[in-house]
Amino acid sequence: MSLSIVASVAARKAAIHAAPSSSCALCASRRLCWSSDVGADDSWHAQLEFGKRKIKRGSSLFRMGDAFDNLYAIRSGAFKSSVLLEDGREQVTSFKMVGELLGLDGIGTDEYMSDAVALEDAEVCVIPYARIVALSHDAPALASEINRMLSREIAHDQSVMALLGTMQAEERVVVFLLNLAQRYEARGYAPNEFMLRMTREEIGSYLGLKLETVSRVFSRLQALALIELEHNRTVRLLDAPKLRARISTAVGVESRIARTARAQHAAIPAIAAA
Amino acid sequence: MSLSIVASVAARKAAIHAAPSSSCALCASRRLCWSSDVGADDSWHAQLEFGKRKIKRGSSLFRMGDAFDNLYAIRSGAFKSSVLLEDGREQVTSFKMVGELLGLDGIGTDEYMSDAVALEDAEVCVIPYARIVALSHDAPALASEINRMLSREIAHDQSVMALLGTMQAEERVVVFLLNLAQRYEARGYAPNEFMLRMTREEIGSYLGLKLETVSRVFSRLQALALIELEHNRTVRLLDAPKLRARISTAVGVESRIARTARAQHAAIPAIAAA
DNA sequence: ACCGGCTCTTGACGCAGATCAACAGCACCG
DNA sequence: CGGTGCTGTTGATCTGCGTCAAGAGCCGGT
Repeated sequence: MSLSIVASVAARKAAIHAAPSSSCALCASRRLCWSSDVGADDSWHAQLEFGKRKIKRGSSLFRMGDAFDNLYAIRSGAFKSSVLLEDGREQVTSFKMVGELLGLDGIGTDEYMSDAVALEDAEVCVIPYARIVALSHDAPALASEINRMLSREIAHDQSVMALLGTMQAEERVVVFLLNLAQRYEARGYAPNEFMLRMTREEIGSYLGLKLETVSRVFSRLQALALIELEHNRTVRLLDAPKLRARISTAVGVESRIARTARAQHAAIPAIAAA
Repeated sequence: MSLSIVASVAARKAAIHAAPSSSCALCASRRLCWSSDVGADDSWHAQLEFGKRKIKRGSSLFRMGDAFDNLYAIRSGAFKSSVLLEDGREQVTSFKMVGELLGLDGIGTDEYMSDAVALEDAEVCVIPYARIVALSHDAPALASEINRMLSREIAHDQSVMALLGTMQAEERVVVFLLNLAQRYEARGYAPNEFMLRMTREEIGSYLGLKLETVSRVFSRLQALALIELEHNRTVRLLDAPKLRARISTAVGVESRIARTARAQHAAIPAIAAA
């Protein structure tokens, strides 16, 4: 589980020498905000002055089927995004935190293809997509940064598909925890202790498990002294290396796959990324 | 399972009045090719003259970790794309057919994040990404079409996540078959009879199932006279409506979800899209 | 302070799908 | 031709996780 996302975040941090001239300078998520990524060419930065919007815990920023107008960058708080099947089944497709972007799946069809719900009181930057389009004519760096964001989202989704398709319950939960740790670390927080913003049920939905199973895995990991839970919401990772070791050794590797030519192949670098 | 992709394909077809001036005019996938989508503004179409490349069945167009240079549009043949975990487990993330694009996940990190392997002898258009970037300065329609492709890929991946996270074996297989039918139909082929280009194992990997399970579901659907298999590779859908009915009624709908406010919510339109 | 409603944990049990195994069809090849 | 290897089917058995159920902790409202 090498963490390619770490490298990319490091690159971003390096790129942020000149703070944007807009109110982004005051934004808590400035260091991680995509609009900081565009680097030296800040001639149009002043135009990236966006409106803000506050979202209360439990209410939704947009819903599947709503007309697509804006992208949203999270200034504070956390969100889940999810899709809903006709019969009411829900799949949480990602958890987003400060500095991450919401609404990318609306570009293709002019309708949002998922719900975005605040897991705690939150604030977002409202980024009219039309403005992005208009600006990108003169600022190719902006256009290509949007492409990158979209592409990374695809790569992320693919690694979640790998998780859902091939891993078992404990592995899924461990990947989930390590991924959260990594993202908190990238944001300058302690990676080994953080608060879960979502319920067991939401974690389960994300991981393709039932809430009872998530709960049981948490209990088992705690019994093994690999994690510690406080008030059911605060997690402490007591032994990240041992946690990591619980993935990829757990399941008997198919001899068939090993036999094929693809055996000497570079392994997926970003499975712990989400 | 309404099929939003059908509507979008219809829109595309309508947009293709003037055939591109390049060799795309001869391309078998012209009607579905993304580069036909850009519509009236064809001033730069002449510059979209791309190299071709032939790929033999079983060999790969690119592999995870390869430096990202090109997007590829499929002119003929079919591909799978997949990610590989460190321990050798493989997850097929999509099957691509004529007119579809490969390599979008490379934009974000300058490395491809998946493998693309030909399921039969195939030919692709080689589309240097640098050229796209250069052209988009003068052709905003091209840039925004790329954004759309990327965004639709995200939406697709999300619906696959919903499939992997919430559906059971038979539902998954049925969704898979109906989705193939729809895409063949969009390409002008009979939707009710087509040849599977991939093995049971690859289908299983895509659907998060073992090959035996896929085989058993096929047998059961055949026993129910819903499908017919010939030579293990040709599928005939004998009763698409009944097949559709096997999804979304199968699992007992959680009363809890139904109770929430989200009940009156627009249901996912694109679950059968892949 | 008390109550009603969530959220979470834990146990007992059942089942869908994985695993293991045997075999059949078929392409390719010496 | 017979052999070798790959792909697919089918049966028997096992098991990880879902399901059902009971109860405990916690929070906000009145």
